[in-house]
Amino acid sequence: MREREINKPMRNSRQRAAILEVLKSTKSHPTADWIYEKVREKIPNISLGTVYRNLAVLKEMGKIMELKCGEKCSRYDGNPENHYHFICVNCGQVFDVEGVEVNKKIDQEVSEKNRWEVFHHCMEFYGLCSECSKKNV
Amino acid sequence: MREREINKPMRNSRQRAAILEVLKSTKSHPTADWIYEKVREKIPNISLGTVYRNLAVLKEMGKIMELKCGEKCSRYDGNPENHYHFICVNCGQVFDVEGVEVNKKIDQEVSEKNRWEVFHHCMEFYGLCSECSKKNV
DNA sequence: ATAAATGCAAAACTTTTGCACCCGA
DNA sequence: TCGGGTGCAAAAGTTTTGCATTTAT
Repeated sequence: MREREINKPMRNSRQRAAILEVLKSTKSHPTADWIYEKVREKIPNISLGTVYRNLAVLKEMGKIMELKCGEKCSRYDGNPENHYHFICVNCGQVFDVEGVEVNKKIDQEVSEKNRWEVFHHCMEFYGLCSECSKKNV
Repeated sequence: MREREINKPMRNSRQRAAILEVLKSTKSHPTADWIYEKVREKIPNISLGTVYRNLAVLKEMGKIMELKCGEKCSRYDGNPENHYHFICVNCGQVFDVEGVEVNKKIDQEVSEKNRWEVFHHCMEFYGLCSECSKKNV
């Protein structure tokens, strides 16, 4: 993974703005390809490479999160605040978990008991979303 | 993801046994390719496709776990008991978290507050392992 | 004997990258 | 103008799959 040079000046392109806008305007944790298709409605000749490059930059800027839970391809979350996710094992949809606070103390607990320097943690819940649950899958 | 047919009879192959043995004999959460190289020491002409196929079967049998945290490729864990993982963001090594109990009640809590049917959860901690921490990365 | 499992190679998929050109500051 | 960003296409890397053959039961 190549790191961005420190203090490298950064320009704003319509492509980057459009990608961020798409990501901010959905709660669906889309894949890079979905974002690509969505942005193409505005910028028809944008390339998938540009989408990937910008997702990497936006992630590095801390404006978005990359989720790599379960599936083959990454999903992106326009909300960079730490929060937990729920993945439906039937339909594959990803949801934000509501009503459960992020446990901030646990990082320190893990640090102390294992001699590591813990920065943060992720938690993903797996099960059936309400729709799939109704269908008795 | 194609599902295994229910009640489909299953045979034991040396390949499958060797793969499971390699996975049980390490704590290193290896990738499919690492497992492939390791099994080749015993069965030189085993194919990578067979490794992938068997990892999928073993996972479905509940004998191993697949980890998809952070990296591009999956890692496999010979311990199917639910436990948490720590990933070093510098060297990429994956460790089991010791001394922190798996929170079993939280699944029910998330279920109730979000109307989902939660089966289980994963938690991954990110930071520097003791070696990388020493190096002042 | 039967069909599950394998080895091999090709294919599928996601993601990255080299390069010439474009465009924002 | 300067070099960051883009589009395009090729490449890289992981995982899956089709098919003929092997092998466990």
